[in-house]
Formats: sequence, C-alpha cells, structure tokens
Amino acid sequence: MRTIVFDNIRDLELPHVFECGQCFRWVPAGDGTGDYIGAAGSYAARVGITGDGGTRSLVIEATGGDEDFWRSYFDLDTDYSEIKSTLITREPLIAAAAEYGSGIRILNQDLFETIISFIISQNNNIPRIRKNIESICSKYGEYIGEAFGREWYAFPTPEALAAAEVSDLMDLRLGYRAGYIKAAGERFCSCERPKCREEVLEYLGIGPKVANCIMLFGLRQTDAFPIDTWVKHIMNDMYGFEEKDARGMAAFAADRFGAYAGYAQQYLFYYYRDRSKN
DNA sequence: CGGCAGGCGGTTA
DNA sequence: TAACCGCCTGCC
Repeated sequence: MRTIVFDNIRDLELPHVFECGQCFRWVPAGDGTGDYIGAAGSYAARVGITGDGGTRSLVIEATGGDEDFWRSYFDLDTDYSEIKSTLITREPLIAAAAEYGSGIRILNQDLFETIISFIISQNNNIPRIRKNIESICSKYGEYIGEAFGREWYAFPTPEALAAAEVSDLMDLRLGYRAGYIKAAGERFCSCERPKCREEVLEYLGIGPKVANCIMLFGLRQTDAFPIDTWVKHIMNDMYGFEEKDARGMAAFAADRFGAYAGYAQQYLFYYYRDRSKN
C-alpha cells in the first residue's frame, strides 16, 4: 500500500469524475468522508480531497501504481479551465452544464478494460453494468488483496476472457453480450491494439456509440462524441434535433465543439442525467 | 404485464 | 442506407 498526494488540484470533484458515466468500478467510501474506493486496471485505491479552495490536494491510497500512473489516470496535466472557457465561448448554452459538472475529468483508462466495460454497457443500466463488471473481475481477474473493507480483483486480461466459456459468462448474467466479451478477448490477444474508430468498430458488439466511448475513454480522442439515448434527449431539448438524427447531432458537435466534443458530451450528459434523477 | 436502460447485428425494402 | 426487430436481464 502506498499513499500519493497531488497538490494544487483544480477542476476536480470526485463525484463529478466518478458519476459522469465514464467508469463503473468506483463507489463512495460510505463513511461520510466524501472519499471514493475503486479500482483502475490492476490496482485498488481509496481517493479523497483534502484542503480548501486554494490549496486542495488529491490523496490516493493505492495497492499499486506509481505517481505517473495516477497523474495520468486522473488526467492531471490537462487544463480543464481552458477547456471549459473555450467551450462556453463557442457555445454559450453549455455554460450551465460546465458549471454543474465543473469537476469532471476524463480518466485515462486502460484500453481493454474500456472495450469490455462499454460492450457490457449496451442496452443496459448502470447498476447492472457495475454488477456485471464486478462479476467478471472476481471470476476472471487476478486477486489483488483485501483493502478498504473488501476484497479486490484486477480487471481480467484479454487472455483470461478469451479463454472463458460463453456458458460461464452467461451464468454471470451478462446476457447476449457474453459472446461479444469472449470474442473481444480473443481479438485483443490476436490482433494489434485498435488505434482508430474504424478498427474499434471491427469488434463484434461494438457499434457507433460504444466505439465513440472507447475512443474517448480508452484512446483519449477528445473529439469523440458518444450519442446515447440521453444525448439524443439533450440534443432534442437544447437544439431541436430529431431524436433519430444522430448524424446531424454528430455534425453539430464536430462543428461547434471540435476537439473538445468529448468534454462537452460529458458536461451535458452529467448535467441532464443528474437533474432528471429528482 | 409492457416499457425501458448509456445499442447492436441482422434482415428487409 | 434507413427502418425495423429481437435480444439477456432486472427494475419499475
């Protein structure tokens, strides 16, 4: 176990980061501290924010991963103030959303973990996605150890999922995605890592929406603009697009948000979905 | 019970 | 190439 501290933290709020829909393995520590516990790849961690306004620090207690790993994971070298001000200048209607989710950061997640997680996410809901991912981790992931009051498993390797039996995956309640998951493990083992959207789309069970999530969360292509049912509602609500007009929405995002479209999507998604909960 | 949840693959016209 | 349908599952 190690403790890593990053000082002078700005534009980072843990609930925004972990509940904007980009990741599925982090949950509130549940002890009133505001900390979160979770896993990234092969490491489990507890993370918290200390200090106030001017001197906030990100404190990470982790089973592994060096300072560079966690700096990259939390995207600490990116200037989100600049991103938000640029987006608001180019599209004033996004200001409320960028303010509401002002502490969102796009995590630098492992590519294979992102592929599997977003294959699971299709036609699915978040509680079940989380449950499915924990299931495959505890069955196919390497045991990490006990920490923060529970046991942890690494995200499964491509080899482990390639070797899985589809019937066993079905037993984990993965439904029709079971075959996609095994096939993705096989493909990731036997081919070069996918580098572009076209190559990501070659995976069975990955269509336009999931591919854009993988581009954004797994390959750091910040111009990717995933259009899910929520974004369709948002784009209809804000700009009057027909909900089936995903092409029009994508063109609008590319034109208006450009290289920052992925950030815009996260602000909008978090703002609308969170508000609709009440 | 039908509808839906951060879609996709396959078929049809 | 657009429109439609079925799909594992769990929850409402």
